[in-house]
Amino acid sequence: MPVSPPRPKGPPLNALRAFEAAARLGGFALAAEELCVTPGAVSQHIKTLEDWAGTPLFERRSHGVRLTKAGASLLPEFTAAFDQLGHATRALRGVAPAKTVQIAALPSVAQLWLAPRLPSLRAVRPEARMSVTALETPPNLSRDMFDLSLFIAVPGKLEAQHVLARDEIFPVCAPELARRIRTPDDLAARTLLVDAAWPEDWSLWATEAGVTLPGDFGSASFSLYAMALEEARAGAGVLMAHRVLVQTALDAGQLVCPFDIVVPTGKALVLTAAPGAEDLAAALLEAG
Amino acid sequence: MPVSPPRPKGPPLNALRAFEAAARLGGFALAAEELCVTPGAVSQHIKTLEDWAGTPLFERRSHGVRLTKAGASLLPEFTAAFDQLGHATRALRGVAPAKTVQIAALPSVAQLWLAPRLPSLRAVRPEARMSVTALETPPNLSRDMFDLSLFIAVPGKLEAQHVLARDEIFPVCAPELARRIRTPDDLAARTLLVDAAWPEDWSLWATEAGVTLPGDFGSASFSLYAMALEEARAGAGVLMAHRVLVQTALDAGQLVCPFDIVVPTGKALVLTAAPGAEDLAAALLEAG
DNA sequence: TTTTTCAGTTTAGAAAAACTAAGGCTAGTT
DNA sequence: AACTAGCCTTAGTTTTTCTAAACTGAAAAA
Repeated sequence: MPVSPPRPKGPPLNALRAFEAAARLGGFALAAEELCVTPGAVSQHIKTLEDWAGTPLFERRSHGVRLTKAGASLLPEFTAAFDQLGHATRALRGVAPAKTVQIAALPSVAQLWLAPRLPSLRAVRPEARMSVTALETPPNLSRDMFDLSLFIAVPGKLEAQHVLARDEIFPVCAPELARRIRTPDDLAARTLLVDAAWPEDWSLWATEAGVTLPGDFGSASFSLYAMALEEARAGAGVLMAHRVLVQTALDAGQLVCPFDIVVPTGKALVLTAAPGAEDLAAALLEAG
Repeated sequence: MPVSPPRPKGPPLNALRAFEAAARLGGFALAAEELCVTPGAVSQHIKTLEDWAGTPLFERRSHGVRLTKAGASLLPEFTAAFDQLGHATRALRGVAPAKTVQIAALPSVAQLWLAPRLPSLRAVRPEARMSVTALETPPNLSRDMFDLSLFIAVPGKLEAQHVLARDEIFPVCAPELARRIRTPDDLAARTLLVDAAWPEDWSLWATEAGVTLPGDFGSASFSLYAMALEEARAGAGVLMAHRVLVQTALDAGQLVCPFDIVVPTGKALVLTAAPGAEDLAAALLEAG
């Protein structure tokens, strides 16, 4: 019977965004991280949407969720829509001269690689404030309003992505400690320093170098790479170094390589620039 | 100085939607109507966005707002983004068999033209409930989740838009009253009924017909066309009829045309179908 | 002129939405 | 069997959004 009810309401935009993120990233927890909320919030958004649509979008399994067929068929369109929205939003941000340059970087990269190069960025945008946000995983530049992203990761094929240096690892230590280390076997007696974010570094290096290490390598783990580096500089042990992070200390003679066994990790220091921030990227490329 | 602040926050999605609507429709009040909120809410959204962007998007003038250059340059991208989002949302709505058919129509059209044809729609979707929403202005089908839209308007060039009938107007009255009306001059002594939504009908008709009417025509104005029609049927006066709305009453002999002066308004009864509702539109076209 | 009208603004308060925290569940893993 | 990872649920809180109503200021009408 024809009644005259309230206008049919569309679904909440935030729920759509949560769905898109969860579907694209393949999990509520990852989506929650991208959106800076708790997984519970994402779960509720998805439920709201499923209720609105009257159909499940995810299949709940014990370890994570899987998109249903319906959900999977919807993802591309939503991703395209939010990409376009992000693009428009960036344009909006660009109409006024941005007063802050937003940079996302791995904590270690921010502190050890980026910090000494900030002056060259400042030269490009003298008016702007610099804001560096430390993140464990690279942000999605079409969603988050960062200008630059700087991570050690496997290089992709994206436009606007520059490989600044291949990622190479090798042991380093203070010069006086190096005198007592001649061969990899001498490492057995030493404290091996490692970053909590890269617990595999020592075993990767050992495998590639054909060296056998004592069972409990990585005996001292730091959640901040700079702290591990400080320990190494103080002579407390041997650090598995990433070249881009220790180059400054090597140049200054504070750290040395006890042996010349350098292993590439397959990753690289990757710089990605958002539209409108190409000049900043160029400055960093030029600064070497 | 490199600090590590919270992630840069994007603008609220709802504010973006408000901007897009206000910019596209050329006013906060119109945007408010489309979004089903008060103009104050839109005003606040726009302000939020202007604060975020650090630049004005609208130029405030005494009679309405005008887009700034910046605002105008952003509109196309936002419109495209929200169109795509609307498209995706519609796809989402389509994954489950819609249990309600949502129809938007002019109140008079809903009651007088659509009501007798609802059975033919019901035949196409026996499972679905029918929901008819009366609106003064046609909804934006890429935003609002209506399936069909049925209005008397100037036909556009859009796909998916069908002209069901040209809009023609002419006076009608009850048969017994018609006996006392021979020429347009006889109208001077009669109550002229008119719908509040079309106050121009009588003067338009008079102009086209080359007739001079007494000063205060439209002496009885009704906000519901059906009510005006009921008055005419009861012999209370002469109604300016739109053919599509009175055809049933003419066929039944309840109303007659005292003279054969029919004026086209340039508008038409226009049916627009959303993607996925083409079958419903076809049923209405077939039903005549 | 003066008055009216139009369209947006501004506020406080109210309503709704979104978020968090904490505990629970289930199926692989150790 | 205990552990773990990942999502779910619920209650309660915080944040956002909305409304109502009075206000502003300029154009149009009287």
